[in-house]
Order: sequence, then C-alpha cells, then structure tokens
Amino acid sequence: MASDKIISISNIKVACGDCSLKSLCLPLGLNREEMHRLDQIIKRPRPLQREQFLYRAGDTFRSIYVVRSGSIKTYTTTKSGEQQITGFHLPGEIVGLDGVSVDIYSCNAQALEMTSICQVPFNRLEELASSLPGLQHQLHRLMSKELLADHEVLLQLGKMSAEERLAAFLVNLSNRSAQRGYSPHEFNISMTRTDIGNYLGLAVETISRQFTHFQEVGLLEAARKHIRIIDLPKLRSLAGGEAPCESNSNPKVQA
Amino acid sequence: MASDKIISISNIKVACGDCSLKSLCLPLGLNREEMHRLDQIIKRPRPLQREQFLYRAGDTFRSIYVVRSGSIKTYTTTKSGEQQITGFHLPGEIVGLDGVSVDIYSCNAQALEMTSICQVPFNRLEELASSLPGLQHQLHRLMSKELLADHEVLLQLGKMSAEERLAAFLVNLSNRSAQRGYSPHEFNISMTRTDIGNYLGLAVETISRQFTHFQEVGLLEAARKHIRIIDLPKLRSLAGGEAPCESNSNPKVQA
DNA sequence: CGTACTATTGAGCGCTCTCAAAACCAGTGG
DNA sequence: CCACTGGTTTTGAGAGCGCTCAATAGTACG
Repeated sequence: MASDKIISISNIKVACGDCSLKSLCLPLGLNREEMHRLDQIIKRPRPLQREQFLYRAGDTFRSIYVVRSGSIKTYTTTKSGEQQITGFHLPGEIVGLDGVSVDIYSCNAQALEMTSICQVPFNRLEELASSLPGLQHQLHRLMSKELLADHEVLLQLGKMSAEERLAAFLVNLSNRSAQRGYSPHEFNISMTRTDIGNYLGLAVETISRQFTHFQEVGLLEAARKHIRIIDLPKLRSLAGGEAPCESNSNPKVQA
Repeated sequence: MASDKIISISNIKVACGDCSLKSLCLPLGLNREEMHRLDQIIKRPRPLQREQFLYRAGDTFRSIYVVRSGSIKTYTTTKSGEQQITGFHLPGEIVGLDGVSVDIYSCNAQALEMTSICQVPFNRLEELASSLPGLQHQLHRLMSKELLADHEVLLQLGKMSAEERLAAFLVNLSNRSAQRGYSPHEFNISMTRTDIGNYLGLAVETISRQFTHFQEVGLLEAARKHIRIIDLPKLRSLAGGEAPCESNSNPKVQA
C-alpha cells in the first residue's frame, strides 16, 4: 500500500516535469492539459540563500510557495521578541498558507539552507481552481492537512515529555523522508538543535541530552546533522504510539 | 476601523436571516441571490445535548458546521488514551475543517452545552464556491484563520508560562465575546477548568491556582463559569503583549 | 439531603530550565 | 599546516515551575 503510493508519486512527478508540485497536482488526477494550465501560472524565482527570507510577517500576501529543494522554517514572534517556529517545510511541501486569511503573511519564512522554490500566485490559483474542481478540492485538502499537522504538534507540546516530543519529531522527519522516496532510517536534517528545541518548546540543552540519551540506548546515531535511526519501531512507540497522519502517509482508510 | 467592521457585521447578520453564517457569508459581499443559494444547501439538524458528539474521529467527512448557539470542543486522542483539546468553538465559528484533508474527521467534536448548529455539506459548498469566487476565497480565509489560531496556541504552549497562557486564553475569549457583540469584560465560559488545563497543556490545579492568583491581584473576578475582567489592558500585557490575530479583529493592516 | 462532579488548596517531588564551561566543527588567514 | 574565531553542540550542577497526590469545599441535581 505504502510502496504503491510511492510508485505513483514518482510517476506523476515525471509527468509533472521537473517540478515538486506533487503536493498540488498529485492526488488529483489532472490530465496533461490541466496540468499545463497549472504550470502556466507558476514562477520559479531564483533560489534562496541560507538565512534568506522568503517573506516576512506583515508582508502583503500574494503567493504560496512549493519547496523544490532545500528547506524553510516558518516562525512567529512575540512582542517581547521571542520566536516560535511553527513549521519546517521540506521539498514538495507548501509554504505561505498562513497569509490567506488577512492578505498578510503572519509568519516569517526563512531558508535553512540553499533552497529553491516554485511561486504560485494565489489569485491565479483560485481562478484556476474555480474551473478545475479537482484542483480546488486538493487545495482544500492541503490546507486541512496543515491543520492536522498543527494539531499533532499541539498534542506534543501539550501532553508529551521531552523524550516523547523528540521521538515524535524524528519519526515525523523519518516519514517525510520516506515520502520523498528516501530512506526512513537515514537522513540529514537542516535545522540546528536550537531550532528543534524552539519548535518543540524545549531548551537546546534538553534536545542535546535527549539525543545522547537515544544514542546511549542504541535507538539511533546522530552525528551533527546526520541522523541514522537504528530502531524505528521503538522510536515510534516512544513517540506516543504513532502519529495519526501528520503530513504523510494515509491512516486507516475507513471508520 | 474596528467599530466600522462591527457595524457591517450586524448589518449582514440581519440580511443573512437568523443564521450564524456570518463566518461564511460575512466579509464577502454576497448579494441577496447568492446568499439565498448558500442558504439553500444548509441544513439545520436538531440541537446537540451537552456531551453529545457532533462527530467522532474516524467518521466519514461530509460536512462542516457553523455553531449557532452553545459551544463545541474538538480534541484528538493519543494511543495511550490521553486527549488533547485542539479548540473551543463559539457561536459563529466553524467546526469540521479538520476532516477535509483525508475525508475523515481527525478530531472528536463534542458539545459543551446545549448547542445548535448549521450543517454545510462540503461538496455542495465546493460546487457553489466554484461559481462564487467570493465564497471560495472566504472559505480559504477561514481555513487560514484556523491555522493562525493554531499558531497562536503553539506559541503559548511552546514559550509561555502558566500565568501567560491563562491570560492569553482569557484575552482570546474576551476578544471573541466582543466580536459577537457582547462585552469583552464579562462573559460566561462553558468549559471546565479541566478542559482549560488540557487545552493549555497545564494541570487543573495550575489553572485553579492561576485563577485565584489573578483574583488576588485584582485582575478579574471568576465565579465558576462567570468571568468578569477588571483590568483588561493589564491582562493583555500579561498575555504577551497582545495576540496577533487569533480568530478575531484585524491586526495592523499594512507592512 | 445525599450523590457525583467540579473547583480549590496544600505539600513534596521531578522534569526541564538556567547558568556556566568545555568540546567540537568549519571556515579563515597567517 | 596550524592557530584563530565564531558558531553549534555537549555536559554538568543547581534552582524553579508546574505536576502529582491527597484532602477539603463548593455546586448541581435527583
């Protein structure tokens, strides 16, 4: 089932040209002509350098973006200057939906490394969606999926211990790695421990300690940005029995 | 500006019949005929009793709902049986958008008190949205607004102390009370302290202690479910300098 | 007027934070 | 090649916030 999905992903990816628009055009059976129309409205700005902003909180909202390669973090800031990372966005994923509600981006979006993106003007996308019901529905699914991902993190921040949070975070990254066709056991992360701590509501030191703890019990190896998960099942169980559906594979299909 | 908005709200509410569909048809200048078409697809199921479920996690997704009166909480559960409340939904607000992404509701939605709702079949809504660009856009705004609200809570759970979280929570409720045309200083809450604690990632006892603390310093009076805020500005400043845009008034308008 | 539930209050403990210092790494320039 | 520098990561020790456990008080309801 899962592998089946993977295969169809790469098929469509090919059909879809180079692009990482699978998030948008993937599960919605657009035909070639429709895909072409979608492709028409997409721009490909020059890649972002590390630390460069894709947009800042307060900027006028015009487009959403699809990450093609690299990664982007989004974060809000409090009056007191503290920042809270709201998400990490990997290739194939969407950035910018936070801007829709008031035509102003509410987050800052900053590249964690050299990152290339597709730009999708939102008003054009809405126009197109009016005539392509499948596209419209897919757009809605994407937004809803963001909600689910946020609820997932809400659960982590609200109920989980430091150990469980980091486990859940790593499982999530593992799932997303697999979803992009890479190994779920070995991948590189682009964010610093500080970023992880910020995202998970924990101090850097706590993250670091948990990493060493996981290594001591033989769960994984973490050399800087390189992560190798040795006992994924155990990590999953630590993560609270498995995440419902984050931004990855489909859960139980019927009720 | 804000008051201006308020006025237009009540106008349209009148135009919109009894219904609490302001969330949907409000800021999007539908004319009478369009409003009528929207009204056509809406059902009004019998009210929910206290504790009754609107839907459960795993149910097939078909509709979103607008709260007309009463209130609803949505929550997810972990494998281990713990639950995390993801939101409280008051009159005029939307419930059920979490179901869009995989055609299955991911949360449980349960009435906190006697609650009446409007049911909006989602596929019908999408059809209608295809021909009414304003409606489509408004739908997108609503979903995005949920994202912002979640990010707000993320920030609270990730960075704020117990005192700040409860303050932020009360300020949020105050804003929403005002938005519905009631006093921002005095309102009734339908959720228990346990619910509040669960939502804010704190123990019941902590909530209770913070309430008494707020009363000791003369910030507010809390008699069970009845809240009277005495020093709203101070409460706001405690809440981290003011929330960007939760599910209420518009923030700074330009960058 | 019990019964069940919710809320409050107290005491002690533990997880995570804070502060501080050392180790490590990558890049730079002598 | 090596010292230097700035950044990130790791490790240690102590303190505090919020949790847990437990008991009391208040409220709604039959």
